[in-house]
Amino acid sequence: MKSGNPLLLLIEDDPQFQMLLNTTLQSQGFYVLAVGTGQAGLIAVRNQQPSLLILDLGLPDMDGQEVISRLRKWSEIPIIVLSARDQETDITLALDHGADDYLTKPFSPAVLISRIKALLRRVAKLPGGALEVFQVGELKVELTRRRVFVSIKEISLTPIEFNLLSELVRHAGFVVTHRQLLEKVWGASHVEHSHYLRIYMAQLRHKLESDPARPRYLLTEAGVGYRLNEAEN
Amino acid sequence: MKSGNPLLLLIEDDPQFQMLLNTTLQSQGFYVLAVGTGQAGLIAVRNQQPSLLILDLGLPDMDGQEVISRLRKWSEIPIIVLSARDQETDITLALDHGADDYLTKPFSPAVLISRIKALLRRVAKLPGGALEVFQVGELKVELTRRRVFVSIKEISLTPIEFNLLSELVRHAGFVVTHRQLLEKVWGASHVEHSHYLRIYMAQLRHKLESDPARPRYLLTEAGVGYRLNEAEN
DNA sequence: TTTTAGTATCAAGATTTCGTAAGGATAAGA
DNA sequence: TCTTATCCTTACGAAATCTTGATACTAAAA
Repeated sequence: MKSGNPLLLLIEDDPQFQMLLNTTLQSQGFYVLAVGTGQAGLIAVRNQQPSLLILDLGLPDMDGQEVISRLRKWSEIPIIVLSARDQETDITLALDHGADDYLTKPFSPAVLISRIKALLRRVAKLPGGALEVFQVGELKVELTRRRVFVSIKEISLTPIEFNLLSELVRHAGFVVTHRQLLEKVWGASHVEHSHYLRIYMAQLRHKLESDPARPRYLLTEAGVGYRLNEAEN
Repeated sequence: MKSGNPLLLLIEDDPQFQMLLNTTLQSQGFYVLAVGTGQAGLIAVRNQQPSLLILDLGLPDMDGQEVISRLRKWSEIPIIVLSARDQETDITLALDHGADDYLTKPFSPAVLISRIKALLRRVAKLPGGALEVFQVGELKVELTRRRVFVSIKEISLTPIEFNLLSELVRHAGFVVTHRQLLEKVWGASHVEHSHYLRIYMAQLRHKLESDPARPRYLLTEAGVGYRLNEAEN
């Protein structure tokens, strides 16, 4: 299940408090997965790969600090800790073990929300998340780096060539109409110049295809537009 | 002192408190740059490119919230806010404007240290993060010490040259657009002067490349921007 | 087969973008 | 004051890129 909204994992043993948080978070558009033990939490992080973890330190089955330490051996998931304990040593211990934030109970739900968003915003630029890579056969397109490879050889594309290819990559497997391509690459005032497309598609094929006359990736959909083949054949 | 230590910028108008924090932070091995006004802070972020900002909200010359908003238009520097105000709205406002963390006075120095480290740790994993030393081939760049080497020979760069190179280092492997570079190095009012880039890129190449006409590190992405090559070839 | 609409290719000229050099302005330090 | 370093400005040739027009190809319809 892929969707725009982030999935938050909540590890909290008090059912009432769990329910309360659940409602608050969902009202902000987050998906929430709630578990009651550290064990279940560790498993959920591995299996569900949530975007962020909200961890109550007081757990029945294991020490909250230990949950953090164990997680950090193999995961970089953002962690916000909740705790009734406000001693300096508790806070520094949790943070030093690898937590990202620490809130003492009682806390304002609005502040929790803002802190979650702040952390997600910070983490949104992680390499894994930001690096959009499309690959089919020999062809590899790294959108965020603006780099294109055929097998391991890097291909240099001009801005128009790259923007055109991007638009096809973003809709890989689907036809993109002439109008759509022209509008994205040249702007709304050039939607009539479908001639440009032929020129640049030819150039792209020349650079990316082994046999430009019989393209494997950049396919023509006569009368409609072009399509980037996403399946090997 | 260890070379890779991060530079922290402290914006705090109370001299006594500034002194106190300064001592605390330095005792932890951080380099500290302290200023007393929002204006000076904004300039320092641009010119010194610190790894993290500690911002007291109560400033004499401008609203602390505005400092955050203005910074976030062109900088992703991690921000920890200090404030005597503990109202929910103050906190959420600061975070929603783009701060990463918020501490209410009085706070424990140990907690501040742990929170700084937590944030730096998080940010170190991002592209454009607080990676301290960048190296590829013969070229080595130490961001916080502001030193650059080609093989073992140290190269002297002017402030603009260094800031330009920093910006490329922070996004090593990614294209950085003309606009982005101009905004970071010269400020938002100079985004049109793309010829500055050509001049200074030429100077950088002259200083850093063995064959400036055929650059190995400082690559041009025609029509888009420049890219620092992150892989040897 | 001929026609036709849509597509592909080629190459030259126009335009934009880049690299380089040289000189003037400014400010800091000797 | 003179020197030095840095930054900005101007100018121009070179390179890359885009646009344009002419021409050839292909497949489906008449």
